[in-house]
Amino acid sequence: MAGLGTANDDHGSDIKFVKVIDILSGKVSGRVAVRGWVYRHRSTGAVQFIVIRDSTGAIQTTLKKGEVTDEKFALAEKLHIESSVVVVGDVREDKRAPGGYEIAVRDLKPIHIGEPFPITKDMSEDYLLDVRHLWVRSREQNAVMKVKASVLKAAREWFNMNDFYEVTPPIITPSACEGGATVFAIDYFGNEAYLSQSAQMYLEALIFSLERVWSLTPSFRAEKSRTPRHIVEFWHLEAEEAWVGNGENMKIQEELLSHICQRVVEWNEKELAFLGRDVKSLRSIEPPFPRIKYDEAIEFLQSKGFSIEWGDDFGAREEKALTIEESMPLFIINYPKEIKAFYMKENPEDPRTYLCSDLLAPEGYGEIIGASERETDPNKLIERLKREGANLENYEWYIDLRRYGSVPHSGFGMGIERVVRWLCKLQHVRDAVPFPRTPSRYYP
RNA sequence: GCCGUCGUAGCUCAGCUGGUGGAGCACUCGGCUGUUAACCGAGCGGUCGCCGGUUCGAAUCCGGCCGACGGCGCCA
Repeated sequence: MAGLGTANDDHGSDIKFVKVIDILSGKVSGRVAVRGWVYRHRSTGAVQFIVIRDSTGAIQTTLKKGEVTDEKFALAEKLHIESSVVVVGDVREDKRAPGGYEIAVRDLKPIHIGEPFPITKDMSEDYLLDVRHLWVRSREQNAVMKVKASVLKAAREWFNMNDFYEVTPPIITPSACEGGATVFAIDYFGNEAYLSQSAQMYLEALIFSLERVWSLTPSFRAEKSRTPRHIVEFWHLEAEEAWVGNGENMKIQEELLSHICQRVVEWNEKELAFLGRDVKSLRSIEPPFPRIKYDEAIEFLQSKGFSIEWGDDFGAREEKALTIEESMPLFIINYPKEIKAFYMKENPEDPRTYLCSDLLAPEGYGEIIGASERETDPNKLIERLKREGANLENYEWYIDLRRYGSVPHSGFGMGIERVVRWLCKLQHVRDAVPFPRTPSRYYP
C-alpha cells in the first residue's frame, strides 16, 4: 500500500488511502480513505448508498443524515455517476452490502462533479463503440484489459526464461511482407512506404545475430474484413528461432501458450469469473497439444458432410467444426503450398505441402497462431516469388539471408487479441482492444 | 468484395392498411432511514438519417443516396 498517500479526516489526523480490493478481501479495517469514481448512487432519503469503484473493484459506501454534516449530505446528493470522490469512513462487515463490506462515511470530498454520464443501462454495441473512451471504465473492459496485460506479461516471462531476446523490428517498411495482403501506404518524405503487416522477415535477419528472438508489435491489415476475428490494427507476437525445425517450433508454441494460460488462471481468477470463463478449462491447457495433418482434417470434414477437397483452405465454418468439441488447442500441419505463403519450407515427405502449422484455439474460436519452418533455398524462394508476380527487388535483402551462412530456422506469429478473445470468451476481437480500429471506425 | 438487418428524444425501443410523435432509462423537482441497475409522483426532452416523388395530408407508401451493425471471403 506504499505510495497511496493520506487524506485528512474531519478530526485532522492523517488516514491512509486504501484500495477497494483490500477492503473486500478483509485485509484492512477501521478508519480508511478511498478514492475513486461513483459507480452507482441510490438514496432512500435519509440514507444514501454510493458505490465507489477504483481500478481494483467497487464498494458500497453509506451516508446517513446526522453522521455527516448537512452540507456534505446535500453535496453527495449531487454526485452524478462517474464523479470522482474521496471518502473517509469506517469499514464495516455487513451482509446487506454487495461484496459483504461497506464504508460508513464520515467525510466526503468531491474531486470533480461530473456531467451526466452518457452511458446508462440500455446500450447498443454501436453506441458503446462511439463512446469507447468512456466505456473503457466498464467492468467488462476493465477485466479484459487486465487479462490482456497478464497475457503479455506471461509471454515476456516465458521468453525470458527460454533464451529468447526481445527485439524491436520496424513498423515502417519498404514493401509488403506477405504477398496478397493489402497494406496501408504512407507518405515517406515523398516516397511510398507501408505499415508493417508482420515483423517476420526482420526477425529472420536477426536470428543470425541472436539465434532466438521475439517481438511484440502492432501489425496492420488494410482489408475490409467484416468478421469477429479481424481488426485493422492488432498486436502481433512473433518469434523466430535458428536451428529449429517445424516440430520443435510447435513445442515452443505449446509451451508458451500453456504458460500464458496457467498465469492468467493464477492472476485473473476474478476477471475470468466475471467474464464467464471457467478456470478449469484453462488450467487443463498443457503440452502436448494434439496435432493432425491437413489431409486428416480434410477427411474429418468430409465425414462431417463438408463439401471440401484437398487443396481448399479452411474457412470459418471449417475451423469451427474442427475445434468446437475440443478442450485443447489443435495443431493442423502440412498445408498444401497453394494456400500458404512463399517463404515456408517444402515438406520433403510430400513436396505438395509445406512444413507448417496453424494452431486453432478450442471451442470454435479458430486460428490464433500461424507457423512454419522457413525455406532456406534462395532459388526456390525466387522461383515462388516470380510465380506470384512479386517485385524481386523488394525481396533482395531477404534472399540475401540465404546466401551468408544460412541455417534451418522456424518461427510463428500469434494474434494477441485472438488469444484474449478466446480466454475471455468475447464475441469479437475488437472487444480485446481498448480503441479498436475497424474498416468503418478510427474514432475515438 | 458479396449477402442480410437496421437508422424515431442524450440512450434503448414502440409507433398497424397514411390523419395533431409515445414509453422506459438518463436529467431536474418532490417523497421515502438499508438500498442492491432501489422505488413512487411530476417535469424537461424531437430537422422521425439525407434528398426527391405520390397524396388534401407522409415517421408510415415509392425511388435514390449515406451510415452503422450481423454473416461470408481474405487472414493473426
